[in-house]
Amino acid sequence: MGRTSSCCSKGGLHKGPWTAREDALLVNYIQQNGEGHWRALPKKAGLLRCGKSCRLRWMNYLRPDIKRGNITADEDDLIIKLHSLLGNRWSLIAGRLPGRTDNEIKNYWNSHLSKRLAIITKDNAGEAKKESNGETSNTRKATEVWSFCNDDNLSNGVGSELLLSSGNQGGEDGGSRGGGETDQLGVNGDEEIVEKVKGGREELEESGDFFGGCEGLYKGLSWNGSERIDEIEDDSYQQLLNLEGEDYIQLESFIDYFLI
DNA sequence: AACCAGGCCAACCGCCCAATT
DNA sequence: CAATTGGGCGGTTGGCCTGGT
Repeated sequence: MGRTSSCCSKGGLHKGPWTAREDALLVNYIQQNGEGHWRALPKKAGLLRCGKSCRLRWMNYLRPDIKRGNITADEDDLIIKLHSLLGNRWSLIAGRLPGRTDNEIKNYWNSHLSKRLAIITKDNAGEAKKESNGETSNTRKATEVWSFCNDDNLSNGVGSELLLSSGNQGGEDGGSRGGGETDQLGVNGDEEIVEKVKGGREELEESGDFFGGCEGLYKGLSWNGSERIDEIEDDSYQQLLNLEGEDYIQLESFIDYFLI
């Protein structure tokens, strides 16, 4: 399986930085024909580039909704929070930052935030050393999640209380789901939810993967637990990340429980 | 002015997955 | 059902830029 060679390595195709002329050709073609069919696009647009290169150029640079300029303090803060929640899921993180691309966020993380956090981590190293007893941080986190999801916590609704409070003030886009008297994200003590969260725990136990385990949790705490987390659109998972005000503080508490 | 080191970021690479054949 | 294709993703690279010496 897998590719024998990159499409970009075929002979006769341009590589490296894009010229203004290439950009213009690509933009004109997409404006007239729309996105997609990337493999066929270069030929039709008169470009000597591979389709993947065209797609990347469009997605990361030429799209009209791309936001230019420095990452703001709010965006910076959100990236850190989302990274704590999602790990290196750059596309998911970018999805929460309108106008920002996964590549941009990834670069920003690697060049700014990872170093900043490394300093913080270093500062806290002494304390962490006492607690770590040789486990990797992710292993420790995974263990924490596993412990948190034990039957006692689930049965008394600790996790639910953290997440499932009053309505969702933000995210009108995702607010079309039912609701009524019940919480936006589910119902405290709902047996079905508990079962789904347990499923998340089992996934975590099998994989030992912290973020995978979190996905299981989210699935359990979501409206529709049947999807993979990255397939959930505009509903519960989106609402989780759309939370504002008091609800967001509670989400942070939930995250902090696992990540601190 | 010249050189060097480090940072930044656009672009490439390789893998994965879903859809199609 | 297996092979192929297309699209997407995260990791990595390499060239340019900038600041320090």
